Amino acid sequence: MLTDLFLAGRGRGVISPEDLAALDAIVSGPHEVPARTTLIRRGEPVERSTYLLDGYVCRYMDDRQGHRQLVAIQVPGDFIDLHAYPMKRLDHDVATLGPARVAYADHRAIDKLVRERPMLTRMLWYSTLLDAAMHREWIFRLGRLGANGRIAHLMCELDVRLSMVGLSKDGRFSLPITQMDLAEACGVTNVHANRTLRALRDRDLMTFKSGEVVIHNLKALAALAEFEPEYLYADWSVDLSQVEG
Amino acid sequence: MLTDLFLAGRGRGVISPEDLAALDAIVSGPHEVPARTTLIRRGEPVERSTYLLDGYVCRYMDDRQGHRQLVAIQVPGDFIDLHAYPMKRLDHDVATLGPARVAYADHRAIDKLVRERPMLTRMLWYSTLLDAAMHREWIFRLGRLGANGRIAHLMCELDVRLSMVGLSKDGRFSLPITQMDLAEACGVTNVHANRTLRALRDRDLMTFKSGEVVIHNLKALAALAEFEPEYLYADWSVDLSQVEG
DNA sequence: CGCATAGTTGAGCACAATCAAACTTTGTGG
DNA sequence: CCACAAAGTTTGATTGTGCTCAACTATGCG
Repeated sequence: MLTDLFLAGRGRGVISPEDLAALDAIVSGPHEVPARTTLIRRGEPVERSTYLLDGYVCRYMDDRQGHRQLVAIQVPGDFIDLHAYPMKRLDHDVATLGPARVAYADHRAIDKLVRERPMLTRMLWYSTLLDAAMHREWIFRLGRLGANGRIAHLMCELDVRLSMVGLSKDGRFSLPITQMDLAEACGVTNVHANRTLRALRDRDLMTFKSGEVVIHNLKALAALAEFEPEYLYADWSVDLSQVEG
Repeated sequence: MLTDLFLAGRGRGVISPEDLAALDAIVSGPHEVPARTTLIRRGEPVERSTYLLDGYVCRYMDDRQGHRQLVAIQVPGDFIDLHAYPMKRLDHDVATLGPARVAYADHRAIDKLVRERPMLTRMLWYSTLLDAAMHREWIFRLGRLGANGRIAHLMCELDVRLSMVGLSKDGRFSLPITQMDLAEACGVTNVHANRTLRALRDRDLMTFKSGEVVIHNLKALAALAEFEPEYLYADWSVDLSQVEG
């Protein structure tokens, strides 16, 4: 099914097979989207929502000088802009980072699910609130951590999230973004992101090179990041012992 | 009604009178809560949600040294922790700033609304996504603005939100918090928040003194803050001309 | 090969943190 | 109403983190 990864590791298990089938029935895809492509521009009316099958998508806002601030990075299994369903328009832009594969769900079809399937509705609602929880952690990251901690924290988050959908193994995952993207997610300049990455590499914590992340010492990285994964609401069965140790 | 301010100026109009009555019927209050009181601690199971009638409530997370980072400030009319309904526990703490009056809605009662009232459900969902939209803007604030802009931006946001519930008039509103609270919301030290407030006062932009905010030059303040109020999803009828001019 | 994009390094500067101390306001009990 | 304590605000001096600007190197692609 297209939606096989939806809420994987995060409460998917409580959704009934009928509800899962109903959800899968309303998404159409896959559709290929090239790298660096804008999917949705802020303010435009939105009548469908986008489910990410493969690749990475970011949500961002521009400041007055045109500098981007990423506010979210979406990974496969995420309903990127399901919040557009109740809101009808978005307050930010959405774009692919690398090449991606997506599927679409019309809001009219979601209306039907909401009318007929309260439990599924609750889980769709829940999935949008997971994004909000990550937003809050990003606020913490920017408000309380220095550059080292910010980058370390983002990498810890991505490691856990990608693990839940089977895309990170032993602290290794693909992340086809530039240092500039990383800087824009962490509220630092690309120059400083570069120096920070070198510092993390020199301390044998992690490496980020040509779109590949290797975490060498997750425990130390998580300590530096003050990373506590509860906000990701992983199922108890998901192994976080490496981080929490 | 207790819930008279719910979504005031932000789509309340599309909720039917029956739905409004049904919502009002499940909240019980008012309950008085003293200043500086913890309402919910992170991780604890939550079985009811809290609606703010009067006063200010903050949501926050602590770093390893015990320093707080505020991730949200709630104003009257906000359903503070409605996101706990789908999530069942919170990833952050919730506490009053000044003294507050609240009402409670049991999650079992919300279950019933969700089963019977799809349109109201959608609006409840929507209200939690307004919080997410504000979170995103806070990320932008911390990631892209300096101390001046951060404080200016927060004040602009509060002015608009309080205007929607009738608590800000002509750029004047009560904000019974300390400079320390303000600093914790903006990711700066209290010392620097103090210096920044003086700078804003010296430039005749705004004054914050003994819990009272007076905005002297909203246009210039909003410009400094790069404040664009669309993310607050105000009804078209709400007057934002002072800001957008 | 030539160009464009991304990454790397250095020097100087600016903003904000830290530390420390004085001062002011607020609230309380005598 | 005053004395006192506690909390909050203000100021100064110093340090440090991260930004700016600029040059240079790698990498990949037509």
